[in-house]
Amino acid sequence: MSTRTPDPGVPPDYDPSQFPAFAVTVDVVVLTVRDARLHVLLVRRGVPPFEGMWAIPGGFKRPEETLDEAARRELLEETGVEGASLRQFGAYGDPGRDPRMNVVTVAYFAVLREVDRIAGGTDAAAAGLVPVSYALGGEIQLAFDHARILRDAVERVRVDLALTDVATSFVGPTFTLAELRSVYEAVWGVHLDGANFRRSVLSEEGWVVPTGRRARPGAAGGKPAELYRAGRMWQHGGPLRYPQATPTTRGTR
Amino acid sequence: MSTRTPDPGVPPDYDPSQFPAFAVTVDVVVLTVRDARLHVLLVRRGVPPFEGMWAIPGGFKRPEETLDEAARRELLEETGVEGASLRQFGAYGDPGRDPRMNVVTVAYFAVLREVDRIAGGTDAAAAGLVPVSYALGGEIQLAFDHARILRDAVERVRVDLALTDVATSFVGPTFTLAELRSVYEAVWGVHLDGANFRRSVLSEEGWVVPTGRRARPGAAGGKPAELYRAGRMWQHGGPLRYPQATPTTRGTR
DNA sequence: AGGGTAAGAGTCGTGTCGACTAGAACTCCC
DNA sequence: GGGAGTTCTAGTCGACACGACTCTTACCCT
Repeated sequence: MSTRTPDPGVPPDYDPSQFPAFAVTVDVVVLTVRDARLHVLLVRRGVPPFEGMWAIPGGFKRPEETLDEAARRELLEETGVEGASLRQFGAYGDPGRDPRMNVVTVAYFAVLREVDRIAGGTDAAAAGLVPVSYALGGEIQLAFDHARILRDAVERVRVDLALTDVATSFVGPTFTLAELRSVYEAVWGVHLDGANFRRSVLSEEGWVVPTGRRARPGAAGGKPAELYRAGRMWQHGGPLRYPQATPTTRGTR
Repeated sequence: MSTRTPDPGVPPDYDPSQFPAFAVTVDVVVLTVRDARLHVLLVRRGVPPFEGMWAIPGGFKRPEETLDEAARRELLEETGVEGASLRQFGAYGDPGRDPRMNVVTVAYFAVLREVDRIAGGTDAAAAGLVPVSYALGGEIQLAFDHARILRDAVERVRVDLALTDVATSFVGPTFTLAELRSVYEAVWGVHLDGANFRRSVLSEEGWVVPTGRRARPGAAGGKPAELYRAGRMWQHGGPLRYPQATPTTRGTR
């Protein structure tokens, strides 16, 4: 059946019985903040192509599951983590991206708070947390077009930080304002004044809710910080705007 | 699909020779502003399933083209338009979304300035410009999961309006500030003060560049407006922020 | 006990932005 | 042709957001 179906308004090549077959995969860019730097979870490939190179974990979508479910399943299989924030950010289907066949991949990013064994669900020797600056700076070669996918994921997270509740996904159920601030600083690569950050986040009820408990100070001492949990206002965007090209005072300092 | 491949670090079901086959399509949400309201280009389906219902134009991706190229080709086939702003915003692969087979669609939106025969490339009787409020408000039933896709597209354009140069794609190569302002008002559904809008856009060099020519006033008369063209600063985001929940003056008025 | 450190409270000044007013430039109609 | 109506353009005012900065509080360590 052919390109001449008596079907006005529908593309002529729209033929349900004859279509190019693709493999559909989901790739999950797992991000976390460790030592005040943004890290990504990568796996080392054990088979060609790109054998020995690092890659973003992923796998085939199954016909009976949604894309979101496939991403959630892959995240569980690769990291043993459930219930993390998962967001789709792009699809990639360049003809030569997988030399073996036609593959279209739908990319997600997942944000985790740092846990001890983040790659507990998979072979630990073949998975590792890598600083994003390494993976994008050329120190590490990524398989397929995964460098581009990672770059897009990081860019998306940067934008989402100001627009969604993704910042709270980097931290645990309770957190200090310094912890939350370090998320913004790591992802945006900026320095934020602690007092001003505090004012912004506490300016309105609903961003964070004090728990009454306090965190233990670090080894360096200092006043113990209040522990907060995330409020409900994050549904409507975050409390911080991306610091625009330093509209700072010109004369001073 | 051998779940026991001797391959550590790679998902166990990663077998290039056996994988579920999917059809991959691209759908293009064509948006424009007409009569100060956001409109979407829809086509009427002539065959089952969803015969007679409106749908977002789209078609199969070919193995030898990228997703972007497929979207550009579909846009050309459906509207006869080339060189429009095209951006990918989502992928949709729910199991039952096409009753005939497993289809994963990658969705793009394209923004056009209003032209007379916007659907010149396809059968005009089966394509039409519909107000987005109709298509999303229930007045019109959309085929497949296209209502969700359209909703996501509009939401993405709303966000992109503040973050990208998409606003200038709604207008022609030269435009008045009132035309540009009406884009923001139509997409965001807000009223913007003309003088303040002017100040924001002209506050910095690079957003818009005066051409020296003036537009002819409308039928109602009025001072003829200066014609501008888009500058280069839009690469770094738009000059306007989305008006947050009326932080307007409380006491005054 | 005292110094070091980080949390938390508060001040100051500047820039942004909405609301508003007034003038300029044009069309339409009588 | 002159007034009314409309739109563009310029400018003012006040509220508020935000960066920079200072000071106090509360804990750790020696």
